[in-house]
Amino acid sequence: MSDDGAGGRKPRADVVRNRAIILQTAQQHFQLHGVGTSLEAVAKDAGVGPATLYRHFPTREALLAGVLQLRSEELLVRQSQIAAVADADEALKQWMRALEDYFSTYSGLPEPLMVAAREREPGNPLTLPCEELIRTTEHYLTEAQRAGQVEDWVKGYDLFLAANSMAWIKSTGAGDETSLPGLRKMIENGYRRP
Amino acid sequence: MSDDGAGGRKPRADVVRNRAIILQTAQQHFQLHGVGTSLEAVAKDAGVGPATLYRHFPTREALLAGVLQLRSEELLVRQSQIAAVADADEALKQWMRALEDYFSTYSGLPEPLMVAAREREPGNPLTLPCEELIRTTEHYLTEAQRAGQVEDWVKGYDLFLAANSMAWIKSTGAGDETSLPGLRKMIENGYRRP
DNA sequence: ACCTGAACACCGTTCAAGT
DNA sequence: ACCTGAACACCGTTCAAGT
Repeated sequence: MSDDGAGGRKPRADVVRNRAIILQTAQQHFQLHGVGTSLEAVAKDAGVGPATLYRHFPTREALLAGVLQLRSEELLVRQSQIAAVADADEALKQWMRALEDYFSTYSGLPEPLMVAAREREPGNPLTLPCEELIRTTEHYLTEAQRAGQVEDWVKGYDLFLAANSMAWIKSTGAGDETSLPGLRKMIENGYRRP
Repeated sequence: MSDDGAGGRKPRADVVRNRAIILQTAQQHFQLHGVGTSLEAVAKDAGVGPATLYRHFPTREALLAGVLQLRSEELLVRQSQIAAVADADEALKQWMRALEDYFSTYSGLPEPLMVAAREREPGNPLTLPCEELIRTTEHYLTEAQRAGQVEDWVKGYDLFLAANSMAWIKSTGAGDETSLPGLRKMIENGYRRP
């Protein structure tokens, strides 16, 4: 499960400290300047050389995946809240909002997630979290379909794309307070059984 | 109407030639490498210095707007084809596809268009074409609403965002042959009157 | 008035040298 | 084994010098 070190027993103290400070700093920079922020600035702000950052996280996606892992707990909290919802259609709706919020955590996050969702190759570190999100979406979707509240032709992947698109619209700044609900209404009316 | 020169009478021959070759080269590079392509490479390939490109098109958006103007004729062709469609709902549907195709001409085009659609300021050269597209969308929408085929709460801007999102999904590579029609179906079912 | 190419700043990525 | 900072390559943007 550990993605650092060469399989040895005891990871050196400075290594785990560096990894932690890099992740923490990256999280702040992503929050402030979006996922396209300068990695050089992250390294400098974390007090490490650029090569150290690259050793820990070979690609920007790897760093992003590491940061997102810190945020995954919040999603579990949302899921436990949704578990208390009796109506399957309402549960699906709330999960869609949770997805949308999750995708909106950092500016520019939707794009790499979309790319990772396409290429199912394990080379991309974002593929795994994406697949998990799609699986969860399929779960809520199936429940709603079993209750006869959602059309049978709807797929979990479609809803994943839809939620991601909503976050992207928010990310670009388009989509004011009136247009976003309008879009949501269109999507919801589109998949719900009349 | 002319956006080049200092309002003088006769633009110099090399100026118009440079502008033409820059636009043509940029069009090819956008097509091959997306709208985020290297402007330096465009200038070099066009046989001009980088400063010449900047003089003609001070921002990447200005260059993009110039290139898109070349493509605007195709959109007019689509409109004339749609004019032959009797059913207002079908006309709207076809216009949505035309929009989606237009947004898909270059990889990465949806994003700057979204930004331009938000900031209505005339500083962004893409604002004008965006507003025109939204106006046209409102036209087809109003017709369909007048025919009682589309919900009253739907707005032209919402459909503009939806078509742009579809193009964005295509642009990222996600959205295979099954998921894109699924999303379209969701959106169409969402705004159509049952 | 316009063009040119050099110059500057910034960033991603890698490598030789340290500990 | 890991870290460091210098080094390289690339690109956007501007400026002094040309015509």
